[in-house]
Amino acid sequence: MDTRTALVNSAETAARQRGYDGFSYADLARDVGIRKASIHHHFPKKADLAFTLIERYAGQFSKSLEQIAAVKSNAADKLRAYHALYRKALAGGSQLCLCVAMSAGRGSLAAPVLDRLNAFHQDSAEWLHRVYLEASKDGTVSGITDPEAEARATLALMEGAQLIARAAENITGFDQATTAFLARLTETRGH
Amino acid sequence: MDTRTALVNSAETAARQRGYDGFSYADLARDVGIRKASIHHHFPKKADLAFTLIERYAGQFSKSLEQIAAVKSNAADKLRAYHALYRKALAGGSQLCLCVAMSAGRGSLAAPVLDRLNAFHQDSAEWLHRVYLEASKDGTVSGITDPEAEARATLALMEGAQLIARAAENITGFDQATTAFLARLTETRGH
DNA sequence: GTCTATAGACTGATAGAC
DNA sequence: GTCTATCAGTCTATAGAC
Repeated sequence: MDTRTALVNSAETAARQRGYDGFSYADLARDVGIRKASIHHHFPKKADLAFTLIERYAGQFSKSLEQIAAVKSNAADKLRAYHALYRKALAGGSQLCLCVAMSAGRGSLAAPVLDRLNAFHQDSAEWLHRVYLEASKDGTVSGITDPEAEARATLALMEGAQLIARAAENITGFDQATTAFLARLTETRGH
Repeated sequence: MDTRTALVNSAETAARQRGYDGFSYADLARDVGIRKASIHHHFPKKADLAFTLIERYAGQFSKSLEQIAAVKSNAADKLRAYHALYRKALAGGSQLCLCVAMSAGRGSLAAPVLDRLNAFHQDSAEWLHRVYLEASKDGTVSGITDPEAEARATLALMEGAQLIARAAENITGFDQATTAFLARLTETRGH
């Protein structure tokens, strides 16, 4: 693996565990095995690294959503897969989705990074909106009246559930917070 | 107002706007009008200040919940008041509930502060549980099947909605995320 | 209780040799 | 592309005068 990729990987793990302000170039240098001055060759400012980080993460997340949309044949299955994505990102309670971590430490983010973060929220909300529109037609999710509102609520629920779970360093908090969400999905799995 | 209280007030505002790591003794000193060394007379370590902060906030929040429970005569009205509490704490998108802010910057919190934070989550969940038990009897909230799960979901929803709203520095994000929550409450207000 | 002065560690960032 | 050396700035925290 090239040094640049190793740096981004290290930064992502650190940011998701300790927040954007919670890691330094010294931490990355120790982790990757170079001197901290060398990092500036790849990322002159920390904001450059932050932007690369969220850009890569949002791209990967977006691809995951596309794949879910392509593979799952009904709304309930899509939402179950979406839930699984957030649950997996928690890594048992030790880390957050990068975008939750960055929303949390918003204070020290540069404007372009913040814009990318809000775009991520917008994209996720739109994807969920499409799924809830499908749900209101295929009937695999109970009690849908406002697909747009359901989409925004689901996004907030996932982010809040992650936050609570990591505060307790226990995935149980996530599972408790999302029990009612899962209960609204039909039990029959579409294959 | 005595210096100690002024310091706690300043620290609370700062923590809710920029996170626990986002303010320093230098910031407080500037804000309150004393030298930073003097702060150590009141709070020897920053962790002492953090504990005082969350202790006071959780106490005030707890009192608010008690008052809501005493004044509002049905579950829907209690939940509307609970929602209003979180909405107001957002201050239009500029700050978070202290406990959301501290959950977010979890990395640098001392163990006693973290314990107090999780106790706050637990207390809130129990209060909400009681409200949803009432709801399943008085019928003022639609579609209740699991009061415990509803309680945990509501807590996560409020925290996530705050996070998203502050990322965009816009209270609209909070309102969009909680539209579906409010829609489940009956329109008739109990007086 | 508040002050000046300072310690010691850490931060992101830069210059210039190799 | 990585290194050594260093900068100026920040942080929490302490000692001791007033």
